[in-house]
Amino acid sequence: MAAEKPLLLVDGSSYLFRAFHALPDLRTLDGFPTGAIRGVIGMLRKLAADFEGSPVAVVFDASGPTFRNEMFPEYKANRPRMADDLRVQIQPILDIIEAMGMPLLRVRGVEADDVIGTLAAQATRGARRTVISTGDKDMAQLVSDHVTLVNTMTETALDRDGVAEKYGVAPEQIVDYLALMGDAIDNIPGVPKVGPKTAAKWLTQFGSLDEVIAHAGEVKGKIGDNLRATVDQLPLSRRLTTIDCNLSLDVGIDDLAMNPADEDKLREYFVQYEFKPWLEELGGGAEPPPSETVEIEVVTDGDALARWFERARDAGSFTLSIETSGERFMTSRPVGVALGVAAGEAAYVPVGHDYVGVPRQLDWTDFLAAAKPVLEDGSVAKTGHDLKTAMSILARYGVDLDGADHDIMLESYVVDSVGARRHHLEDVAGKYLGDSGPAFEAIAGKGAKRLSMNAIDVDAAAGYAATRADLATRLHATLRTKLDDTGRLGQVYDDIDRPLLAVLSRVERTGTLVDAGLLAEQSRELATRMGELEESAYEVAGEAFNLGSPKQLQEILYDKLDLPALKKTQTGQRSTAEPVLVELADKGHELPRIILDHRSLSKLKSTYTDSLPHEINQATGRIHTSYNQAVAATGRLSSADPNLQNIPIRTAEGRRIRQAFVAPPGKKLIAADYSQIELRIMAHLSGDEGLQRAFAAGEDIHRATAAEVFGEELDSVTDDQRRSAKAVNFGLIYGMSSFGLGQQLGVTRFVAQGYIDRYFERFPGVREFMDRVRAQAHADGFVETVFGRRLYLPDIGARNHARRQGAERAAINAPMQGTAADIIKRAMLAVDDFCRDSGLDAAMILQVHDELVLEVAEDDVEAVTEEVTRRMRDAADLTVELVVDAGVGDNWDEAH
DNA sequence: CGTCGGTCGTAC
DNA sequence: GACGTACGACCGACGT
Repeated sequence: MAAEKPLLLVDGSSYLFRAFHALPDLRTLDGFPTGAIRGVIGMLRKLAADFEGSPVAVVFDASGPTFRNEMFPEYKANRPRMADDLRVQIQPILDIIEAMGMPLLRVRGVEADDVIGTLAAQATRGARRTVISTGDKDMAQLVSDHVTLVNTMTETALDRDGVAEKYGVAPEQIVDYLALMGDAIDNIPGVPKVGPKTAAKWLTQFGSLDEVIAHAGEVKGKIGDNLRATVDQLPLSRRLTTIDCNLSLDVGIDDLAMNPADEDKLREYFVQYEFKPWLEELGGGAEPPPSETVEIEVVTDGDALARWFERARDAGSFTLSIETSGERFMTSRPVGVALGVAAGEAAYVPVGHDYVGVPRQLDWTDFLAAAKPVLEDGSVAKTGHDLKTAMSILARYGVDLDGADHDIMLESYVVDSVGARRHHLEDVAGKYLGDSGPAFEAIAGKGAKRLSMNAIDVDAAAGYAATRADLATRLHATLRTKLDDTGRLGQVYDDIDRPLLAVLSRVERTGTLVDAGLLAEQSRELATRMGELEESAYEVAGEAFNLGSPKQLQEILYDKLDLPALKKTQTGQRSTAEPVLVELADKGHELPRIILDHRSLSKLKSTYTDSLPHEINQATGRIHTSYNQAVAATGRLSSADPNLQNIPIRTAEGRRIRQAFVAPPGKKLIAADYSQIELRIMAHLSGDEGLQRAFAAGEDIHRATAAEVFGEELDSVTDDQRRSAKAVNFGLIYGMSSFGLGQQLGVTRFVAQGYIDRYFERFPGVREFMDRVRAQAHADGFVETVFGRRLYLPDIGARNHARRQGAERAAINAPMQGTAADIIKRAMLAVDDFCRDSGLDAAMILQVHDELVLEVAEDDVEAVTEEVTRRMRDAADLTVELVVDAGVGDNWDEAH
């Protein structure tokens, strides 16, 4: 005889929040959120299939107060307001469940848990098994020989033994266990400092809550005091967490048979919310919905291409993606172009595939001739991922891309710079559409055998490129909605990052002239000196070893020479980092000094003098860095291939490398940098009067800080005091601790704390500002720059102290670093306008966070210097003036 | 032989 | 553990 089918009870409410937060932020093309709908309904579809023939109820909380609120008015009083994006999804979920034919229960005055408990008890009385699908641990109290839990999201099941294993107590003890711990979210009081471990320990020791209360006198320590102080509340807490299994419901198990689905209604809903695969299962709809499958046309003749551009013009916008042979915008060749006009449809135009037996393609020059008018028409908006690269490549072929309006990479970055793993198309699509699209690896292979796009079959490339273009089309709908709906993010994108992409494209294409001969000469000198240092190192060590290997160096220093290991690295290795070696050298050991000297030379040689000449472009004779506009969490740019934002400046030997960055004959370099921009922003944001006054008076800010902190007159501040004050100022920007400041200055943490205390005494506005930022970070989960750029801080609520404190430091730093980034970006827009409009011979060639470098005709140096410094100063209107210093020279070092 | 994490060092 | 944001060279373990 077949066993009776188990009763399936689904805790719908517990899945609502979890689906909403755990799943990608899906939206329909017009921006309606659907992630929670898809999550909950997807789970129910799976359950319905797994438990075919079982009686079933999907249970949700009803709105309004419950009997628990009567018992305890503060119950769930701490619950944050439900997000709008979630609330609007609830009714659709209920409607779809009805249409699926699943019995739906909402009972006023009680919670879903109580309904589920009552039905489970009914089933148990009839000797029927029950499976409860829930994400809520409170339900563990219902587990018995007849009742098991499943978590359909994590696909884990929990029976009696499972409860004991997971919580360390029996199901019958769960209510006592929950009462002891309390619940901050539901506002259920518990014993302070008692978590899962202690609660389980006590219950194992004493058996039940009543026994724990009876033996409260025996528990030692602070935690015992806590227990005794809260003992009176615990019975109430237990009543609140106890699920009521004796409701009188007007439905019974016999009423819970699955009903037939209303397919017409389901089809309607799935069209409305764009659930294409489910719609297909229903046999499709009359109306084809916006689609996740893409219809792809491979375009190889001019007429077909012209038709696509015709449609693009009519639509006023289209998606553009240029596939290339490589990663570098100055050298890679175009291989194909993907175009999209509406979601679900895209074209691929092969123009540069070059494997044996390649089918017919369109000539790149023919493509350009047809495309140029549309590409250069600013009234036709272009959507794409990383439009700067597309713009740069087109520029190499004489096309001046205009209307580069909707860059998915930048939209995603401005919406949330840290939410996606990176801002590559696959990451962004994975986060916001729940679909990462095709993997390049799948068509190109991986490792050494990985093919370039030009070597890939046209049809495979077309599928890949066109599908990704389609993802970009759909992503723009989602991301633009978010930009417009979230604070000032729309303005940050429209006014700063979007226009900047064209400026950066020009800066990168202009490139920087570098004297390779000078670098080669320096490389030779460095090699000689490194050889000498190696010889002396081997002599001192008594054996030859690799000076560049931290592991070998550890053995020589700490085992062979038996020097004290002063510090460990994060992984427990004995550190050989610079500060450690300096300290060892100060103790009079010879080898550490040799290693330090060798390291600094080796760094200069390998990272700069050897490698920079290889970066010179053969065609232009210049170096073309690439500015990444969507990497740094705070809004800064970063520079790579090569990184020109970390060219040495501190040492004389390092500055020789800057001397190799030169102006061509007849021109000069102008280097203009903001003076103390982050501290000025701190003065602005904090409104601290003392700090603002010091800046207004044009004082040397580190000297002024020293005067306040050490109680000196300005002109009697010693160099050492100024150095300490400078470290304090930098420490403030970075959220440094007294420990860190002490390390930096070589004083104890108590002395360092003294400096910090006096600083905050003298500049109280700064302390208030930092408290405010920290509080905002905790309350909102993000902080903002002056212009409204956001940095989200997912770790701000972390249980782990180090992570949480790290997030707090980032929260303090971000408004300053990020505002500085916004300001120089705005300055770049203004300076670029000037360079293009003035008719003078001037071009930006570098940006290094607070500095712009321009290459300018000798005759125009004066005029350009004046206007550039003015535009940089005027890039923001703060309560503190911005000061810009500028220098001129034949090379970058001289221009400082 | 390639990939990847760890360590170190350069910039602001 | 302790100072924010980056990029990249080198080493060495590990996998192919």
